[in-house]
Amino acid sequence: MSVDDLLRNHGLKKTTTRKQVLDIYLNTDHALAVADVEEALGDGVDRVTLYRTMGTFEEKGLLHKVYDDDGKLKFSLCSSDCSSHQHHDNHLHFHCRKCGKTTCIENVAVPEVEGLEGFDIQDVYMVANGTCKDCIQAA
Amino acid sequence: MSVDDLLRNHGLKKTTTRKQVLDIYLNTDHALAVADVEEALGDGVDRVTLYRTMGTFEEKGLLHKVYDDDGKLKFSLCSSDCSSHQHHDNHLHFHCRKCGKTTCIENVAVPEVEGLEGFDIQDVYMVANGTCKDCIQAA
DNA sequence: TCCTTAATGAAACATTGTTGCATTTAACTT
DNA sequence: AAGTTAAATGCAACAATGTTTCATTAAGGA
Repeated sequence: MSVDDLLRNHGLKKTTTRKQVLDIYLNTDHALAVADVEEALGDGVDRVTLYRTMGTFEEKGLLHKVYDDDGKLKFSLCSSDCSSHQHHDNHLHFHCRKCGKTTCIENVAVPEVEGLEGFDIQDVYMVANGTCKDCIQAA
Repeated sequence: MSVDDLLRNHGLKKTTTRKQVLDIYLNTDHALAVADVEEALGDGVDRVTLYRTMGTFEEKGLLHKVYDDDGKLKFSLCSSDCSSHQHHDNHLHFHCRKCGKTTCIENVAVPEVEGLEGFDIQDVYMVANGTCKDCIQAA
C-alpha cells in the first residue's frame, strides 16, 4: 500500500513530515527510535514534531511500540489489521545484542499465558534477546 | 536470608546504603525504580549512589531488571539461584495498568520460543499487561 | 590502628520526552 | 481559485532519567 493510502486510511492529514517518516519505516526491516528517524531525515524536522508524529501513528495503528533489551523505545510498522486503540502486534520481537536491531518476527506468535488466576490479562509483550541471523552469518 | 548474608554471599561490601536498599526490596512484593527507592529512603542518599548501588546489585545477581509497559526501568529481587552475569529470571512479569505495580510471577515460566531458525536466543523477556488481583478485588 | 581500595556525594552534563504558544499548512467550503 | 478553519509544526523552555568526573569518606584486611 502507498504512503498516501496508508495516511488516508487511518484518517491522517497528508503532511510532508508524515510522508517522509512513513516512507522510512516502509523501507526498513527493523524498529526505529525517534532519534533514528531524526538522523535518517537529516535535520530539517524538529524533534518535537517527530515525537508527535510517531505518537499519532501509534495511536492510529500505523506503528506499534517496541522496547529493546535496554528499555529503549522504538517503533515498528504495524501489520494491516491494526487500527486505533486496537493493536494486534501479538508476535515475537527479537533484539540482537550485536547489531542492536530489533525486528518483528511476524510468524512467531506470543504464546497464551497459562496459570495466572485472578489477573485480567489485556496483552502480552515478548522479546527474545540474542544474536540475529545476519550477525551470525557475518561472524 | 539476612541482608548481611546476601551482601557477603555476593562479594559486596556491607555499607549503610546497600543494607537500606536491600532491606526495602526484601520488604516489597513488586518491582521498584530508582526513584521509588529514593523516595522510600527519604532523601539523605544521593541519586547517583542509588543508580550505582542498584547497577552493582544487578551485575552481581541480587536484582534483575524489569521494564513495564511504558519502558520504565525497575528492579526486582532475584531468586537465590542468580549470580554474576548469569540471571535466571525466566519467569513471567505482570504489569498492572491500574496501580502501576510490576510484579514477578515466579511460578509462571516463560515458554520456549519455537520456530526461530537461524537466530541464537540467549534469553526471553515476557510481560503481561492488564489488571492485577488487588485492583480487581478493590473494584 | 593503619592502609588500601572501594563506595559515596556533589556538580555538571547528556539524553529522552513533554508542554505551551505562536505560526504555518492541509483540506474543506464557497 | 481564494478564503476559512482546525490541525500540524517549530521553537523555547522544562522535566525526568541516567552518566561522568573528581574529591571525600568509609569498609575491611594487614
